[in-house]
Amino acid sequence: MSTMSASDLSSAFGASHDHHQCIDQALSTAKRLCKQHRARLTPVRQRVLELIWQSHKPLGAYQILEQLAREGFNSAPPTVYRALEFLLEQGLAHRITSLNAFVGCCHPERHHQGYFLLCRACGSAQELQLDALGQQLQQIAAAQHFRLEAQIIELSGLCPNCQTAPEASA
Amino acid sequence: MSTMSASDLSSAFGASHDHHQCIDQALSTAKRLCKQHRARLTPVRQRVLELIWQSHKPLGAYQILEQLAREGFNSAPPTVYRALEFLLEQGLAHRITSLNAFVGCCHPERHHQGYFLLCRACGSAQELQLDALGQQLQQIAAAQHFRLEAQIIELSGLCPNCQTAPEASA
DNA sequence: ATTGCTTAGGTTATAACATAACACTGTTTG
DNA sequence: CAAACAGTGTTATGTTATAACCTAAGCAAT
Repeated sequence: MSTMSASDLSSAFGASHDHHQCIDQALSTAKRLCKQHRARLTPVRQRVLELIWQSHKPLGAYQILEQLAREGFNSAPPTVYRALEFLLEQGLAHRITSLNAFVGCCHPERHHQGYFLLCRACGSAQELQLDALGQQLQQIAAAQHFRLEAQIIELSGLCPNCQTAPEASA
Repeated sequence: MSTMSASDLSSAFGASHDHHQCIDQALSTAKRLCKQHRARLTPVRQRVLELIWQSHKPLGAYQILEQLAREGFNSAPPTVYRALEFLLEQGLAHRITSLNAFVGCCHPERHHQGYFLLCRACGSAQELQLDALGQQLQQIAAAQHFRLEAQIIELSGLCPNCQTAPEASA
């Protein structure tokens, strides 16, 4: 166990951080990666990426849709789901299965599975960097002769803020 | 890592096992536990439990519903969802979030989180006993001052059978 | 047995999440 | 330019889950 550590530096739960910086950085990284991969970060796709980066709270497809509609984008469900599919493929976003929601990926450079702490009170998600865990799970699967392709690790409970101040809406 | 092992004896993927025995045992354990806990294993609830034990493949709520309908049970969605909720509360079933489906719990005596290997080809689910993993995750959460309440661990890929014979329907 | 409480189930409607299918447009490339 | 393809628009529908309100069944105390 001592081989593992949760080394995410910018905790979503800790002291509040400059979130605009989060978004800006995510966006410029996204642009760079898309250029590299000859993928087109079109207006809708970029806007959806911005929206899921507005906070560290995973956003449902229909919430995104609503916002797009307000902004005059076309907005039928396929629009959003297509954009999300693109972002997932490019590794720019993660899907949070247990919430049917989507969140920006903190480390899109590295291809990886997303591991999350999810606060049930304030709804925020913190992505964890747990490389050793991924390898452990690979080994567990291998021991069963199972070819592991994807991992869903979602840990839910109460974040530090919400243990004392329930339902905070940071 | 050597502290962990996947010790489930009756692999869902290994040599085929006597599945009737699975069901029978699950059912009698369920009856015993419900009696202990003064919970009522009513006909619908029991039947739903039997259905999700029919195979090691997680079953969707509407698949269950369909089967109940065929058998003359009342069957509107709430019927099934209530029964499933009961079974989950009693620890007799697990929900597989990534499949929106439900499966019988192999070890209802012990209160625990379900950890699963899910084959994307044949749809079967194997529950893993990974006590050490649960503790690790607790520690990871604790390091972030996060109060962990629930864990979703779903590992998907190809089971041993389906690596050679895709789409088997055991 | 009668009352009253509590749990379970019936019923209708609808909310929430996701995709199929097909048409149209714009971009790229030979 | 034409062909091929990627992206988007649009309509409709499929799939999963719950709200709300009502009825019935079990059960405990008198």
